[in-house]
Amino acid sequence: MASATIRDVARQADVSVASVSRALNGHSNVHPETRARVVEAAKALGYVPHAGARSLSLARNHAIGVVLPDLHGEFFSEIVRGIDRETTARGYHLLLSNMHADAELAAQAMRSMRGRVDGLIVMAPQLDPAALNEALPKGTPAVLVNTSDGGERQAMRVDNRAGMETIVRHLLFTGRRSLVHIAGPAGNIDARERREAFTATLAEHAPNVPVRIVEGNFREEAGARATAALLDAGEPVDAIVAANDMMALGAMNALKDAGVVVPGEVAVTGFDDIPLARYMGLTTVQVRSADLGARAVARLIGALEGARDAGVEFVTPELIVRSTSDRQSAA
Amino acid sequence: MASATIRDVARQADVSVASVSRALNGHSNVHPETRARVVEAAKALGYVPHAGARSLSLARNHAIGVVLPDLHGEFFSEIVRGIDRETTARGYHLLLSNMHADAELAAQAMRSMRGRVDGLIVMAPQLDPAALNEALPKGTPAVLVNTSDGGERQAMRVDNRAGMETIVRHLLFTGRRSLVHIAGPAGNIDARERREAFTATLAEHAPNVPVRIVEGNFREEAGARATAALLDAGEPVDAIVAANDMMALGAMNALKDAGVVVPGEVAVTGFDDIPLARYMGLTTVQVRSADLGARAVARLIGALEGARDAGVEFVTPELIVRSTSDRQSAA
DNA sequence: CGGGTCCGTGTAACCGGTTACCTACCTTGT
DNA sequence: ACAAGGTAGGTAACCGGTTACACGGACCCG
Repeated sequence: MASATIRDVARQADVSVASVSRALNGHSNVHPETRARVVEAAKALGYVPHAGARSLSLARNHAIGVVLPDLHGEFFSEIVRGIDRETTARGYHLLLSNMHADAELAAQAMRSMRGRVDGLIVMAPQLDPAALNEALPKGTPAVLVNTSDGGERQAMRVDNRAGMETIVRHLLFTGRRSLVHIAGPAGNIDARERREAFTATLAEHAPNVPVRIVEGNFREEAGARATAALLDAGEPVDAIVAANDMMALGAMNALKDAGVVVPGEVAVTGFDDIPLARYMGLTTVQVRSADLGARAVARLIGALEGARDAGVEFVTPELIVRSTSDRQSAA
Repeated sequence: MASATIRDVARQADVSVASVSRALNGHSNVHPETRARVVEAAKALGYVPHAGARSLSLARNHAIGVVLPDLHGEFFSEIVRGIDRETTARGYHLLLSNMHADAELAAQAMRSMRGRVDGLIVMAPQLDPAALNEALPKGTPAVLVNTSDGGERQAMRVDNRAGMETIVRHLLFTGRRSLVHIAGPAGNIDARERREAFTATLAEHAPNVPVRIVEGNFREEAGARATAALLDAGEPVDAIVAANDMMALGAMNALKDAGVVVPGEVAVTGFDDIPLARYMGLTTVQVRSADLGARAVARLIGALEGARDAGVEFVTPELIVRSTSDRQSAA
């Protein structure tokens, strides 16, 4: 019942295990006839090499691990899609580890991958650099994605400042003067940078527009709640600048419920360009998330195979104007 | 530089490797003081057990593999999300293997997981049972999801007939009389069942309504193209019954482009209830995809841990009426 | 014809854990 | 005082591969 091992094949083909290994791995110093006998024996027994044993002796897994906080939400799904695409293309396996709220759990997850993977891709936007460096296994190469980096490590980051600046300037250019930013969760690096860029861009390009920010957490309900609260308070608003697309969608729902016309009375913008955004006509900045993931894999595997390559690589998002903000009516 | 091994820990604590193993795995016959010395030594060296070596000697990986045809599309994303949730909750690891168009590649992928995983979850709706049984590794337990099964295997299936029947009856009940089905790709088991159920339901409940079917492939563009072609041909249509949500969305776009009012002139329905469907107000049947994946994992791990459990388990989808079909105006 | 090469193959050590089995010692009962 | 039983811990085999090294035979050369 148990699967055939290399020794079974050796016995069947009447050679040693060494020859079987050499024959099946395409080494050159095997007599053609011997190789044929081995191949035939392997086929007859339905032999499949045991990847675990192979990894142990080669000290190489041909697998990479992905640690991420939450598979929920299209943003992470997209990144994982890109990671998967590139991993498969390069003949590696992908080990997924998900939902690690706090640093201790994340460390746990990363440790449990030792001996299973050759390298890690870590997404932990909510972890501070110290905790992260503590948690990262010493011997394992890692690429950080959207994560405050400890400096020297390989990392991929979204240029949040550039993205937010294009959004705010677009809104100002189309005549909006009462902008409100719905921020992401405190402690999240992307949220923090977007928030700072919102403030900075207004200060630079429209010093007379007040900086108004309400708190959110990247989830749809938060966008809806924050927007409803704004409307209830009767505050003047002509543009809602959400820190991500999901909150922007929540905002759109709240505005619709309140009978506010988008984009006529209020413009809405998001961040990320998740697939949903296209369907909902949401103006946003496009972060090519799948490419971000794919690029992280490419760099990681490059490093595994000996490339010298460190430091942060930024991807610059691009403004996508859709129907939740009008393109005309400059100030 | 290389990570510490159990022998390093043994030397450091001045005991044998057996005691280290016993101490760290919580066996009972270890003197408390010895255990303390071992734990301290392990911490001092930053020792992390090598999962690969552990798996080899235990013949147990605590990991399951997922083979699926295409991570693209929200339907599969949802299933993977559910799989991941349950896998993590039970303390297992998840190995992902994606995009296997033909039987040979799929077999390849499954083979390459031997020695890495304890069991498999296989989604291959496009494979015929013979090829599948050929490809499935002999020794490895597997749960099939939305896949023509070879009979005795564990499997999860969507009750496509029941789902399609509720949709067609809903449309008939709300007065539609010119239904067109946009079918999924030939060879896909779900597509075939939905198509057959469309035909059967009309034959049973509205024998005078002609059965009209156009070909599609589950992709958005196919839905759009098929719909545009129907409109161009000037055929009478008051309901488009797509075989999945993505094609329904394509149909909606084509209708909008043509200035046809939904649901006033034409109703549109989908199948799956992907997250997008809620945003787009699409009437569909809800397949709790995430739960489907989670349930598959639960059964697989159950079987790994000795449970006797075989055969097909169906999940019954539920009709969700939204704004692309009206709920009033019975015939 | 002896010595050096090259080729094909087998033997056994090794990767890093787990654990069956054995030993040494310490109790405990009679 | 001694046999029996229990406890703690060491030795080495094993999981299933890979590969350094050794070895024997064929071939070539001077």
